[in-house]
Amino acid sequence: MKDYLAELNEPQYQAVTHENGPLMIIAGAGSGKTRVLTYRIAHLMGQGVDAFNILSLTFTNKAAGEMRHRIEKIIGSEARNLWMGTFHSVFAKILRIEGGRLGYTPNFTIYDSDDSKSLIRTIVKEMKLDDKTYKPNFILNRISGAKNNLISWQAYLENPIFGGEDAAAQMPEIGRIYRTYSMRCFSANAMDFDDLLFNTNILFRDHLDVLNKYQHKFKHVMVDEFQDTNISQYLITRKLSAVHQNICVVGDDAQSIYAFRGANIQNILNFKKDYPELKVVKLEQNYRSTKMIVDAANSLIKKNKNQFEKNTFSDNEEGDKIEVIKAHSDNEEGRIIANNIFETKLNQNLKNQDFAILYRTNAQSRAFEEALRKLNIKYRIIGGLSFYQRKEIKDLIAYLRFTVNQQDEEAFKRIINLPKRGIGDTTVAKIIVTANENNLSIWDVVGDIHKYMEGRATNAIDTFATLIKSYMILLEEDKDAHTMAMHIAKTSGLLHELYVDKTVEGMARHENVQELLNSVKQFVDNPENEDVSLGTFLQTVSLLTNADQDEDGDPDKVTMMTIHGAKGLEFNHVFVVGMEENLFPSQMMLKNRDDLEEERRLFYVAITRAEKKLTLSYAEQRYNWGKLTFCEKSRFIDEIDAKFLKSDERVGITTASTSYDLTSRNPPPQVKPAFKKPEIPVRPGNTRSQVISHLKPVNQAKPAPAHVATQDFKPSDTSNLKAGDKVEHPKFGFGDVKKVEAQGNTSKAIIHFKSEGEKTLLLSFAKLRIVE
DNA sequence: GCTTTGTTCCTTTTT
DNA sequence: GGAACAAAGC
Repeated sequence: MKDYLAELNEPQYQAVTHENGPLMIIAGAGSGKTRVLTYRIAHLMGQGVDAFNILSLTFTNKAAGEMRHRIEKIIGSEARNLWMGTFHSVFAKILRIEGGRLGYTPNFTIYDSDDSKSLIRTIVKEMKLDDKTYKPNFILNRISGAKNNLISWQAYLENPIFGGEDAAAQMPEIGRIYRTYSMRCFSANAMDFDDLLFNTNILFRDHLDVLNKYQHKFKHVMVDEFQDTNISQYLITRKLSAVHQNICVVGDDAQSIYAFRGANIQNILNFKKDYPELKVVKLEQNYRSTKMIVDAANSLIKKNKNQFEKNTFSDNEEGDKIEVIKAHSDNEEGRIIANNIFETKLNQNLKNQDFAILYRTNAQSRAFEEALRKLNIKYRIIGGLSFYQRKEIKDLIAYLRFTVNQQDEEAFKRIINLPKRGIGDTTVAKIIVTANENNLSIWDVVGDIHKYMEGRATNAIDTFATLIKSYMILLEEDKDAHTMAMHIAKTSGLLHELYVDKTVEGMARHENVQELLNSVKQFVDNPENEDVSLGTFLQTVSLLTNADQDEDGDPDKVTMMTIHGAKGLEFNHVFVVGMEENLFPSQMMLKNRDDLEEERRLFYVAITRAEKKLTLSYAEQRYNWGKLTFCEKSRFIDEIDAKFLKSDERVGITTASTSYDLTSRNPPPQVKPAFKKPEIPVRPGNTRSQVISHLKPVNQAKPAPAHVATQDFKPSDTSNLKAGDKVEHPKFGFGDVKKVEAQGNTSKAIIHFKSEGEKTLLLSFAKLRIVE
């Protein structure tokens, strides 16, 4: 059993055999991190540590499952008792058990971001605020950021800094929205994603007996992808490991790509402070990629200032240079890449699964889908519009949610008139008002409607209530999730409504619901699941990650996904596409942030997914939100040392020796291609409006703005900005400062721009250059 | 109350 | 390209 240790190099061996005390593993890309984690757990178990005393937090549930299987191979079925999973799923499980201490029932609902946004929208409306100013996305981000830093709504309202920032952003009421939002979630017996971590912190802070129980239970705590944990997550692990001090974190600062959701590289620095006894192991040898790829990646990442000293290297073969491809349009980019895959497959005897196409945003997948389909190359898309976000799926899930938890306001709003029962918005509003006025829950009113309301809708409401009550009775009889879901799908009328609908969309939806029912069946039949109740199913489903998507069994497919989704994966040949300014690095980052370090790390992650071959591509023009835009090559390509790049940039597929060019029916134009809208692929889901918008004339490109900022636009120090100064802004052009006023710890300036008129800008954000 | 049609706004990445 | 909303007609 011990011979697995023989395969390890020195630092890997150190990491695996370190048993007690805090350990930090700085693991470069491709350095065998997963293997180390797996062996380390197996090794601990070999040393007599019980499986249920080990907690291992991974980035996806799938990663946890795979690791469990690998450990099982080494150590046996005992591995099933390991506590493994994502932060969210592990602590949702604990909150299910212990949440009673905080006033939640075990069947609490997990709100996804759509639910959260919908609730925020409702609250904004109720508070009679302007919904043009108060954007749900922004508010949710704000609340999420607060929760991830463990700032409760009380603390938020008390601290003038937050109020000041919100006032400066013209949204002084965010604090009160946060308060109402939290209270509404609580009374709905629901937690959003951030609450799962926030409430775990509260639980451990206020209920020391509970903390104690888990501190003693988890003798070893392991955290993978440590660079992507936020404060809230970090504090949970610190508390849990306070007794035994056996905490092992694995991460790579160069691959930190989740700062936007609160991840904090500082955690790695703080870690050294919190654990003076810390042992640090660095895994620097890359076993994954060729020398060329590792060196190119290093030449890029060294442009970042914030990073730890590390020397990643490869002893593998030299490898090919990185190829850069320039295409005319996004569609041509798709065709070139698809052709490239087609040819490479034949020439080098590779399979579909050896290729990955990585992009910055999900919306980019379309051109590649179409091109691959034309060449009959199988592909799969990870992420994007997920199965569980489709309307018909959310509808059935809402029924299931409401059966389990009648306080679930968002589920209620979805299903009360679905299928149509003649209960309109007016009636729903009336129910909510009645509930609020009498200090009752919505269900109290709905369940006994004749006591509170009169009118023609009451009978319909009564029918609905009776239906739900019948489901509740079944639930109490401990029926399993599949029995429940099947019964509800049939008797609610949802399935029937879709069955009757014989349009293409309707049939696709019906199929989707069947697929959902199948997955409930699988959940129930899986021997690894002890608890097959509906409540557990719902919580599991709401915490599925992108990578957890079900496969149809055929692994031989080209993989397409965002770079974020590619973390931890590797492919023989990787295409990083859409390498254009404003796309990658993204427009947002260029506008809002002074540095591009996180974007650069993202590119680093993309590059280091490749084992043998890396191809970068960009297009000169592309459709963005229905508008044609012109693009420039990404600065990131030029940041790679030129000696690693193949200098000849192929333009178009006209130069390629495409003897298998199946697209020859639409040969690429010789001169500048007239830009045509993509054909609408024939598939279910094309809505009427899509067809219509396809028929509309193609939008003409807007004339270039009067003022276009130079690429190296550097903002000046605006701390001394005063009225009368002349300034330049990358987007608005030249302007005169009318007024500067301080507001809390930020200040804003009112500037009159020649082209845009008067604008109010926050000086801490604005990219302004003072013109002499 | 329901359905259709038109309009506007938003556009990063994810649990 | 799409979600969410408003308006208008049934």
